[in-house]
Amino acid sequence: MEVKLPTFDSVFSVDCVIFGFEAGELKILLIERNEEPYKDWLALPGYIVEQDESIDDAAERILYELTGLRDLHMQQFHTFGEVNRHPQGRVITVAYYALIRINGQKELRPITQYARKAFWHPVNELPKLAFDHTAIFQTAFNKIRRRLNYQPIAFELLPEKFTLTQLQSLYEAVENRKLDKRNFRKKMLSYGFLKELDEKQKGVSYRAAKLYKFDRRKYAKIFHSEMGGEK
Amino acid sequence: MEVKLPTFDSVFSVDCVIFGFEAGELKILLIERNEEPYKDWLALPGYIVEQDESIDDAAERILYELTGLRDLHMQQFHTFGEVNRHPQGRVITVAYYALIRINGQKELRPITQYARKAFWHPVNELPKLAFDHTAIFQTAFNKIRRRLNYQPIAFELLPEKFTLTQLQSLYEAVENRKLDKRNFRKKMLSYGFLKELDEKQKGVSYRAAKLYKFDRRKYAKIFHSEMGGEK
DNA sequence: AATATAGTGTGTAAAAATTACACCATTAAA
DNA sequence: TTTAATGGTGTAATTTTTACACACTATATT
Repeated sequence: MEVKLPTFDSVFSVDCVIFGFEAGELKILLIERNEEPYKDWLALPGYIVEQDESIDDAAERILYELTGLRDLHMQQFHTFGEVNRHPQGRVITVAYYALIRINGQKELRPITQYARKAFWHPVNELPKLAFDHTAIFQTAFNKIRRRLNYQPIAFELLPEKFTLTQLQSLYEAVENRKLDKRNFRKKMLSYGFLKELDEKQKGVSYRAAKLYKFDRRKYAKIFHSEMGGEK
Repeated sequence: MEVKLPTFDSVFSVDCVIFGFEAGELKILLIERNEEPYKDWLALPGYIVEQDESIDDAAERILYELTGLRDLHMQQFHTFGEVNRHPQGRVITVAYYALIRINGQKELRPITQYARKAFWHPVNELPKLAFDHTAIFQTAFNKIRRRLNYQPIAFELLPEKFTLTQLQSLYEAVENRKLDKRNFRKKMLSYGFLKELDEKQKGVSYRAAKLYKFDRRKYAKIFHSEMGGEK
């Protein structure tokens, strides 16, 4: 059976690639679509930008509506503008990424009917995604892989308090290679923006590790004196 | 006298920040607008994307129409989507940059009536530009400053054959600081992608410097074996 | 012909950053 | 008490980065 779809002239949309880190694995947030086109497919959370909202605002709203997540720091990273990327008409999409702590408590619950559900999926072995979302994901992944080494994005993926081993395994997951434990620690600590806490890991059946926390103030001081702001 | 302008719903545009290097100075390409809004203002070359062209294609076409320049390698770098950035309606603009050799011979000549003229202007002491173009330029400048150190963009700004001093003064202009001559040369040559020519600079009233040329093949070999492609 | 001018081209030592590498310590569970 | 699992630590070798000064060459000027 063939479904007749409406067409439209030209619209903007945003798509969000939200990275999380859990159980030593890097994951992204996907939705199951509940609307044509690509009904029942998996896709990145994304939707149409309203007439009277900036694209940055749209990104926040749309992510919230599709997943229930709010107040992330999303960063635009690329705009996809091929003529035929959307089957119903001309849609140029601005893609955003964000990195967040996956938090068992925080429920993922679509607010609109447009998504049937939202869930985390490991970045390895991603299934086929709707539209050009696989390419969008790839571009995002390349970007954050780069940025990991000159921006403090790792800390957004970890819990507030984390161990150095957790930090290292995040780097290993993103860079997809093993790192030397001693050298990694030496380097991280040498930056001076990690604060050692008087607290230890709990609930592990082996020697508990010290917890650390990322000190934003110190980071800003160190970084901004070295070079002008970034964007 | 107040001018009544038409309004429109939503359109995409592209804006181009084209960098060139001349007389030891970094410059960008500006146009003088010949249409409302911002008639007579200076602006970045930019215009509306057609219904049936990709944004990448649009960027090439528009740059050509406004300046007569063709076949640059433009790279998208950011999309500007504030609601009120354009006085006549909702315009989201995708911004591109490119780096090219300024070539006295190549005439800058707008093809459409939309621009009165196109010309190079030093990036220092830029005048006020139309729309949010000053912010767009700033973002572009920050990007290329960053990229200079991990992508071979410098060579696009220089003539095919260049001296090491020219190369150095380009780096100095972009990074806005003095570099040490010996260290700079040592480092550049150590990369192995500069080809020393059997030729010397001509027409200078002092000892002529050796000419070099950027060897794309070698660069690709070195770079691609070190890490996956970029984007 | 001599000299002034302007930029070319080169090496080395010190300091800093990166890499490679192995074993004892601690905790909880068996 | 033993085992399993991970935490935590230092040093030497190598590589990379930095700081630094002077003789050479080509032309223009007198």
